[in-house]
Amino acid sequence: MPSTATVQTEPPADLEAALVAALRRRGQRVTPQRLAVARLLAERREHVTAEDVYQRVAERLPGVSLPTVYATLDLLEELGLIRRLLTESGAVLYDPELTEHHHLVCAACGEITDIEAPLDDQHLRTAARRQGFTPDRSQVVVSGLCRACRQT
Amino acid sequence: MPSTATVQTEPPADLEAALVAALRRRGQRVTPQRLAVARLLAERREHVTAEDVYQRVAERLPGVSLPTVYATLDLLEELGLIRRLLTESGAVLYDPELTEHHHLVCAACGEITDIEAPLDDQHLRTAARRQGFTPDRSQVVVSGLCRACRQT
DNA sequence: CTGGATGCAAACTCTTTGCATGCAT
DNA sequence: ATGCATGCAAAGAGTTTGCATCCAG
Repeated sequence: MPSTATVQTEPPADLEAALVAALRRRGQRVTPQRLAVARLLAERREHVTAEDVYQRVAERLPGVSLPTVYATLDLLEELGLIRRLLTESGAVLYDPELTEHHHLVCAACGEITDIEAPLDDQHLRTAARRQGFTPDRSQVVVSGLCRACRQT
Repeated sequence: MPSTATVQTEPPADLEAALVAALRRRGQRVTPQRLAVARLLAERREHVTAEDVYQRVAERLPGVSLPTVYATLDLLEELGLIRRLLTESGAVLYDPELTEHHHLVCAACGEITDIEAPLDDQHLRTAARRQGFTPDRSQVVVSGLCRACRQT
């Protein structure tokens, strides 16, 4: 995923529309399943697992299958409309928030929260180039304790 | 950054000794399997998968089992002697390097390299505290293209 | 001795695949 | 009409668990 991702960021609310546009552009089908997945992600705007998506989409569209949900999530990620995250515990989450942000992970309960703050990664990017690497984007995970776990 | 991890950082070469000390302290057994795993990690000093460890340890200690390798890796991680990493593709790697460092991940081939550069995460940590979180450490993953993949 | 660690095999979870049917275009 | 997307079921990868045996302390 090249430079584009950071440049053409779309408002999350347009995720459904962006998907439809991308599908037409690519000559792929606009199906109820795909729309339902996109809508759900746009509404929730938080990290969800494939299983979450499946459960919730199934409420509105009985009969969707988990493989279809995975396929659609893959598609959305390929289109750069959502982002795939990995927790410390190895679980896969999908994040419909496209604006640059980072994550807090609680070492005790595993909860993941967005963190809104700029990152100064100049030194890292410079060092990366020095090592022959062409940096695209930086993702930070800050681990620690959430408020609830801190008190126990 | 709390305390322990940064303060009592041991040279990787002492990983075996550190394990033995920790085992005795906790009244756990010093077994050939555990020693072999520790020694291998100390020697390689790079990211390895559980399978890697299993294969290589088995060369010296025929009969080790994969579950034992996993158990030992979990133990080492719990003791803070190695670190668990997750790649974008979901694979789990174990990193015997304890000094603070970050990672470069090639978006094309998935290769992971260490990056040696300081991180200015002041803003992130402050923001984390403002959100009620007690930050411990920050881990950065810079994605981009490695030298080889860039040329294709 | 004695309980914790091991090896084996099987279970488990999450994700992907193959194939026949069906629907968007 | 055409063939891509779907649903189902089953396979697959990676990790964990249960249990009898064994060995470090």
